[in-house]
Amino acid sequence: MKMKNTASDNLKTREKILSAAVDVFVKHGFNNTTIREICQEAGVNVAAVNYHFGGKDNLYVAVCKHVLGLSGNVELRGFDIDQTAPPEEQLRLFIRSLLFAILDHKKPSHEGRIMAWEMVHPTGSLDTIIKDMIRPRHEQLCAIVGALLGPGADVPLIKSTVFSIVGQCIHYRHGRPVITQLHPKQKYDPDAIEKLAEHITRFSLGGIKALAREIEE
Amino acid sequence: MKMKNTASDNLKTREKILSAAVDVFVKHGFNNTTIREICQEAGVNVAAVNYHFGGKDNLYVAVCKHVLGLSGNVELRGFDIDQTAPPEEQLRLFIRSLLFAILDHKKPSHEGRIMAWEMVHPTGSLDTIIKDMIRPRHEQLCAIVGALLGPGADVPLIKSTVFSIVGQCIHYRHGRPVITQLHPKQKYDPDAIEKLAEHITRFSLGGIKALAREIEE
Amino acid sequence: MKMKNTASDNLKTREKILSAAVDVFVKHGFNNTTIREICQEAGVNVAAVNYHFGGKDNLYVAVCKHVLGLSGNVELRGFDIDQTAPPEEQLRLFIRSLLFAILDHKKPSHEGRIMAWEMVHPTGSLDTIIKDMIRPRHEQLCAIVGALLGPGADVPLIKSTVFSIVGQCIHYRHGRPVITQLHPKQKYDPDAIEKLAEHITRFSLGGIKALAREIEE
Amino acid sequence: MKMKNTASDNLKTREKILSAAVDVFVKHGFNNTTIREICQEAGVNVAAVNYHFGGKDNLYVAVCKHVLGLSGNVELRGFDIDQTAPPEEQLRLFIRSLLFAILDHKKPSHEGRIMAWEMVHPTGSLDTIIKDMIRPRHEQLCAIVGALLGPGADVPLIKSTVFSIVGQCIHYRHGRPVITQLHPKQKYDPDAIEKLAEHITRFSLGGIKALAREIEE
DNA sequence: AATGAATGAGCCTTCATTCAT
DNA sequence: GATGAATGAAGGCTCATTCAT
Repeated sequence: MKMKNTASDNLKTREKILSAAVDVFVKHGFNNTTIREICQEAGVNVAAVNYHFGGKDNLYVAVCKHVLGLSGNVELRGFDIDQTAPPEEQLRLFIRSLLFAILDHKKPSHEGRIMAWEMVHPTGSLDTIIKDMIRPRHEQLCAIVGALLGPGADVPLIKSTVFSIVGQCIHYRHGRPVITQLHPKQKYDPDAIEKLAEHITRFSLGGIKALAREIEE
Repeated sequence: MKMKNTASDNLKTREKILSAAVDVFVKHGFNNTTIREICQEAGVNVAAVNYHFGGKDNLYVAVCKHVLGLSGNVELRGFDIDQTAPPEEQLRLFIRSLLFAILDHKKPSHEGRIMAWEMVHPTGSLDTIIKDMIRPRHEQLCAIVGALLGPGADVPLIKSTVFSIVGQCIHYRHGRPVITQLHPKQKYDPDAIEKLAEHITRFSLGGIKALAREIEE
Repeated sequence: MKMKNTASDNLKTREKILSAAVDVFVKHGFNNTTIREICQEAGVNVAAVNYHFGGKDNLYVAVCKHVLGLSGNVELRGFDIDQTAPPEEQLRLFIRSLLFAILDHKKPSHEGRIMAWEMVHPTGSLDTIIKDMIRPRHEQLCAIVGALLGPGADVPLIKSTVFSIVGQCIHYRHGRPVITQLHPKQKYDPDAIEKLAEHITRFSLGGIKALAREIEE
Repeated sequence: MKMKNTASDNLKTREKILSAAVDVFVKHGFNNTTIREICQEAGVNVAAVNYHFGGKDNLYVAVCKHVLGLSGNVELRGFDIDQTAPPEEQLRLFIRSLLFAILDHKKPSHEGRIMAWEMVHPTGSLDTIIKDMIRPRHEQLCAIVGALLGPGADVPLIKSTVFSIVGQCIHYRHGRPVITQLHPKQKYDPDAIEKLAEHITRFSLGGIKALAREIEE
């Protein structure tokens, strides 16, 4: 009565769930996601999630790992930035990369979205994962900012400055509903993101330079 | 069997609910809050919420209004800043006020927390309230930034700059769990907040000045 | 702070509830009526019902008594029909009276509606009331039918015939939603009811005559 | 702790619910039925109703369809009456069939009961079902009555007459509690129903003949 | 006499999970 | 490996009633 699943179906139930789960978790966050919606989108039975992943919590962990590329394959050592470029240019590239990662120019980068959710309601059991994802980029930016601030800058100052830069970027994701109200013309297409990146870069370079001058004095 | 209600109990069921609701909503957000938890914390019957507020949704609205001080009394025209001060000083005061409002120096100011929740999953029915709370401060900061950037600055530039400033501040609330991982020494007591405010102010003034110079050229 | 109720308000809270209760019970039946709706329509507090009547059940009993005129005053010996008229005419008048009572020519006669509700889901504690209301009319119609059928008719035959007549009438209340679907042109204004009465009378007289002939043979 | 389900249990949860639902809905009507009572009687979990039927409303629809035999199979073109018989005989058979359908000779035919409930508080979403069930029989009776009244009868007259006939029958269901009070000896076993059918047939034929005579004149 | 406030029981529904095949 | 069926625990809400004034 029931056809034997083909290899492409059979071996991929797990992947189908994972793929659907990424979409749904990214869209609704952990708490507001139901296992049923995921399974429906994946076209599989509700019980499959528990069978393959052992529950909603574990599925979420798997989704995070998957999305962060920690599923086994890629290296995730921060953005791909030419380290021989001058630090100003590196900062520009970092900001640009972060914004694009976070703001969905087309479809991809669920990464930023999951990150955003985790920031607001951390699932707790995921601290390590979060750290693994974010810390490399944090260190990367610390290096760039350190170079720009000069040797007189101590670690707390560097970190505060890094947070200032990251905060500007992240705000366009977290605060999007509010920004939409306050500045309806703000777009998020690739061109608009480029302009955003340029603005944040200029603003941040100005800020960094000012801090650097204060250190010297 | 039932004790005569004391004055502090009496007439205050509504307030007890409201107070408990603030705590719980702030802690868990709207979706993950149960009216049962609220009522248990308030020591009242579950049905009391519906009696006094007409349902979970309305209770949330009431909590927002309460927390925003829109419950009828106070003026909400932005932070209380001396408008005769030089704009640099006004900026410093604004940032300081925003950080304190957002970061809980002692107990109070659930305001920022609710704001944060709303930003991440807006309840929709509250757009107006959110706007009423945020817009005045937004306008206030726009004026300050406008003065600092000079007459050559157009509105989009001003707004982008405002978002850069606000983003830095807000990040310390939204990104707190992450920041705690990356910079464990970061504290949030009044002194630490003062230092944070000082840093963000310097950074931002540097950024603004850089932008202003670019305009002139 | 609160004005002293005027006599017309004061002495009439009970009546206001009763009046509102009649409307609401008639509209929704016992089970689907809420005490709140009644009190809202009456403009009184919910607790008033329990105070004045001791609960929903008792209020319903009171409503029935009120509606049936058993509240102390009127005589309820069946419809007001000229007993000197020929039985054919008496039958015509009875049917006409019943239809008007049951079908709301303008506003009044909640009586029929309550009767209808009771027939479908009897509240149990009200058997006697129902009987008191219905039996007199039943006896009245039995007499008329007995006269028409002639002395050869036994009681069961008379009763069956009475039920046949009453059933035709009642159907226009109970079956109204269905009738509306099957015969959308059917109206219920006084003229239409007159015609209905005429039809049922003719039909029933025909039926009775046929039965009478069978008895004779 | 949990017994292996027997074949009669297994695969039949849906049927058990349906069966219990028929009983309970028939007994209490839609509004006063709780899915808890149904599930308790069926010996299943409350959630099973939602799983199998998707909610109370849909369960009710399913019950109606089930009870009306519309569950997919049978033809429902009215009662099974020999159309070659003389119309008087057809009328007799129709009335007999309707009474048996409505009055439960032994257990079955919840049909009439559900119909009765629908007439008094229609669930609205069921208009079509109601129509599908009732209309065919209505048309069937219209044809019979039309033949008896002769070619001079217009549609409104036919329908009124049909309602007169149906009303007599239905009264024995709707008005049963009242009838029981007024005529305690009335029984509802098959024999009694046969006699009832005979009486209503004679009465109605008498009525129809009278109407037919009036048309001719 | 009358009321606003408060209560506890109960209802329908949803959800993550487990069971039996 | 995979699934349809079934479960129990909440969750938000409504209601008739009672409490204290």
